Order: sequence, then structure tokens, then C-alpha cells
Amino acid sequence: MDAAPRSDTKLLQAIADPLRMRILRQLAEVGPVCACDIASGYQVSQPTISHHLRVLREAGWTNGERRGTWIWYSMRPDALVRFRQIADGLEPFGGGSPRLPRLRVLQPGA
Amino acid sequence: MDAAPRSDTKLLQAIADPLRMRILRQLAEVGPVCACDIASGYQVSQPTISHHLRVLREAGWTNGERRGTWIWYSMRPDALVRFRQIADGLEPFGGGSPRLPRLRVLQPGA
DNA sequence: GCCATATATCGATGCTTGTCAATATAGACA
DNA sequence: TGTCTATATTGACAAGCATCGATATATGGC
Repeated sequence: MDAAPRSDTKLLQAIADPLRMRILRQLAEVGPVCACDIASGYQVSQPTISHHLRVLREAGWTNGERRGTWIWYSMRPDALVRFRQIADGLEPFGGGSPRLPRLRVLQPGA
Repeated sequence: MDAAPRSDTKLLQAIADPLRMRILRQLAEVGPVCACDIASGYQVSQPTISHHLRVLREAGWTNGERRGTWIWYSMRPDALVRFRQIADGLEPFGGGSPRLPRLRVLQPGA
């Protein structure tokens, strides 16, 4: 009933940026991507991309796996799950995961 | 396949703050709340609360309805819908709302 | 070992944001 | 009208953040 965990704020802050959002959508769309391919798609410097990738990683949105010279970034499914749980927590009147009572209202019999 | 609308960034930025997140959860939990009741629940100044309420309002999260001397704030359900759509857009491999193709892969016949 | 490539880190800079005290605006009521 | 209460706005300040160029670290191949 009170403050959300600090990690939730980090999770949300991480995608509350247009560039990071685009990177995440790219990862969601085409699966694991080499960091160099990410960098080549945007008009910002390589250090800037590296910085944003770090923010996403530290917030729990991505994993970076080194394969030889380069690093493959992928989206962590549990981050999306957590994101949806945040939405559930904002559901009016207690919300939470079950949310069944609302469906029962529409049923005809009892 | 590219950038999310700017309003999405605003929506996310708005809840990427612990205080605003708490305010939203309060609104979700107890329904419309008078601004003075919001202000009294936190240890920040009245102008600060007013500022955060404005951010939430301009991002589309809340409505403020004046009733006499004071103003009742409530959560906008469409904001939560939009929030969930953002999650859908981050679903791996095309995501979007339908998400059926993934099921078809498991079917035996064709 | 050395060199080339991929990625990260450092330090600086300008922009944005959270916060406050002071002040302004709006409505209710006498 | 004037006064009281609730809320918003203003202006200032500090902290945070996105960005960059320069530099450092890692890995693979020679």
C-alpha cells in the first residue's frame, strides 16, 4: 500500500527514454543483437549507446553475453513480467494479480 | 518498427518517479482523492505536490476536477490501457496485440 | 609479443528535473 | 467588499542525466 520498490523506479526510468525504448523494441523484435549493430542504427556516438545499454542492463531489462570480440544483447523476459505487474498494481481498487471479480459481474446465472 | 510516440515517453517518465508512483497507487487504491489529502500524506511541500500532480496530469495519468474550493484527482483508465499496450509492444518477436502466430507453431497438422 | 576491432570507462558540458520559499489565483463565506 | 482556505505559479538552486571526445580494456589473429 505504500512505496514501490526502488527497482521498479529503475525499471521504469530505464524505458522512459526514447532512445532506450527504441533499443528495447529492437531487441524485442529481432532477438539478441550484437552491440555493434545497435550502435550502427542510431545517430549517437558509441559511448552514448554503451551508456544506454548499461542503464538497460542495470535496470534488469537486458542481458549482455560476450561471444568473442563482441557482445550480444537480449531482452530479459522477467523484466516484461515485472513491468506488467506494475500495471496490475495500478489497477483501480486493489487490483493485484487475480482481478477475477470483475469478470464475474458479467456472467448471467449467479 | 521505430520510435515510440513522444507521449509514451511522457507517460513512462511520469511514473518513473517514486513519489508520483506512490500518488498514482493511492489514486488507484482509494479512487478520487482531494489534492489536500494527497499533500498531507507526504513529507514534501505543497508546491512540490502540485508540481507532481501537474506532471501526472499532463502525461495523461490523471484528471483533476474542481469541486468548490478543492480539486479531486482521479486516475484515467485509458492511461493504464496505454501502459499495457506499451508492454505488448515489447513482447518478443513482433508482439502487438494478437500474438497468435506463436501458438500456431505448436499445432500438429499444417 | 603486436596490431586491429569491439566495447567500456572517464571527465567535461549543457540540459532537464525535483525541491523549496514566496507569491499569485481561485472559490467559499461573511 | 474582505478574509480565509486550497491550489497553482514563479524563480532559484542543486542534483541528475544525456551526450560527447579521449582513453582504457578486452578479445582474436598474426
